[in-house]
Amino acid sequence: MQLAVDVGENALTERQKDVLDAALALLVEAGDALTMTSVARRASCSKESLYKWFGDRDGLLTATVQWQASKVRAVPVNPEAFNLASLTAGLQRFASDWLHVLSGTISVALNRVAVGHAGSDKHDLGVIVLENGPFAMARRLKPLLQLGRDTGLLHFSETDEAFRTFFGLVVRDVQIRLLLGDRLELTDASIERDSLRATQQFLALYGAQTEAAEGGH
Amino acid sequence: MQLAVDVGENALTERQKDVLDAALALLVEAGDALTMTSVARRASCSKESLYKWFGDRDGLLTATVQWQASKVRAVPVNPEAFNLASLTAGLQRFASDWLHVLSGTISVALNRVAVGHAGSDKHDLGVIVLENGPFAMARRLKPLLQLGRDTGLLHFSETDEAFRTFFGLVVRDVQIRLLLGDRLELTDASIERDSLRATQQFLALYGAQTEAAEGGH
DNA sequence: CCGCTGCCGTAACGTACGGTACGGTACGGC
DNA sequence: GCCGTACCGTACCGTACGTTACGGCAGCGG
Repeated sequence: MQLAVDVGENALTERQKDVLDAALALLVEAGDALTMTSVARRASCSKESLYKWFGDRDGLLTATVQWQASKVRAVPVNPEAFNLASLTAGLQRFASDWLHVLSGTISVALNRVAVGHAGSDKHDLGVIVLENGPFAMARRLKPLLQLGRDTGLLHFSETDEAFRTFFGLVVRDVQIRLLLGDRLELTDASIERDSLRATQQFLALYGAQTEAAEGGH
Repeated sequence: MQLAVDVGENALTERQKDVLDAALALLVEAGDALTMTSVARRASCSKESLYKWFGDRDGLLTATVQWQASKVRAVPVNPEAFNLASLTAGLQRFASDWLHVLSGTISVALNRVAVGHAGSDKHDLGVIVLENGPFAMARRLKPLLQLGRDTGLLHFSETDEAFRTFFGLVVRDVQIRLLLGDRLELTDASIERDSLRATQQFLALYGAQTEAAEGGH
């Protein structure tokens, strides 16, 4: 036993984390065609160790997905001085972060394998990605939305409905097109622009006193 | 040779269409775990015929996806008397149709295999699904949007931006959650409700004379 | 120095499945 | 009746890959 991080129930040694990083890289390169042999070779470890640590191929994939998920936590957004400007900034920053993650090669690769395995799996990868993707996004965004409502800046009855509308305005067809292999280059500039547009559209729909121009320009 | 339908370059006999329907059913049941043997058994045909007709496994999958795509064409929406009511009805009907298709087991299954194969394929399934999914939706919806703009009912500069916003408002997180295996029951009633909400939100953002709270323009 | 543990590297096994070959049958043309 | 065509069913082949087994080495406590 060496230094280990606490990931829920799991504890990973540094060596194991290196192996999972290698698996991640291979997942990005080869997708679900990743083989145990290729992981062992890339990580310079024996297959015996892979099976000892992760049980089987499914366990390795599950651990890999969870390992990646454990990297992207945090980013709390709760300033004390709360007004329309900070709400707007928070929403836009959130949208920008999300689009950056979504369009990253790792996210695309993990979502692909999870979608491919969904429905006929024991360690359902889909549930894990769901939990660390859309659901995590909802958990992180909802406090901001509710704060906006409590301070009278936003109007909605169901927080979940408001969140899902924001999700739609931000993600639109980007994710499904990326997953289906569409070449869709998202530059930092276009992401900033889309985040701003989505935020203003959201405020036009749910904001209390929006004198801003509705509609993208 | 028997009766054949014209599907682009392809011509399928009735027998072959039956085989592809069997493949579709198996794709829904087993996903990408579908085997050539299982298709042959389900369709009561020989593997030899499968390979003769479709070349290889990839060819069979491609033909299956295209066969399904060829079924869901049509549904033109161009009434002559065009006003806000017919625009609203057209948008809502469009949203409702799309949500019904998206949430169907066949759509989910096909999108799953296409996503799984995207990026590392020769007959890229992803492109085909993309072409018959989001892109087909755009081609069908854009004339309606442009008609709305030409008649002064809608305001936007880029048709594509307007379409993608509508897409986001309609689909939201539904598709990705379904693909990832989330149990998400969409009843006819909830689809109608969501279609109406999405349409009204879209009109609030892009409609010309929204007497709603925001007083832009 | 000895034995134990943990691990690497590789060889070996079993199996599932893509792809092919072949025998048997129905049918339509001559 | 005879042939060619199209097809079914099944047996077969080759291979890729998940999984297991084993030999060797390095570090470490005694």
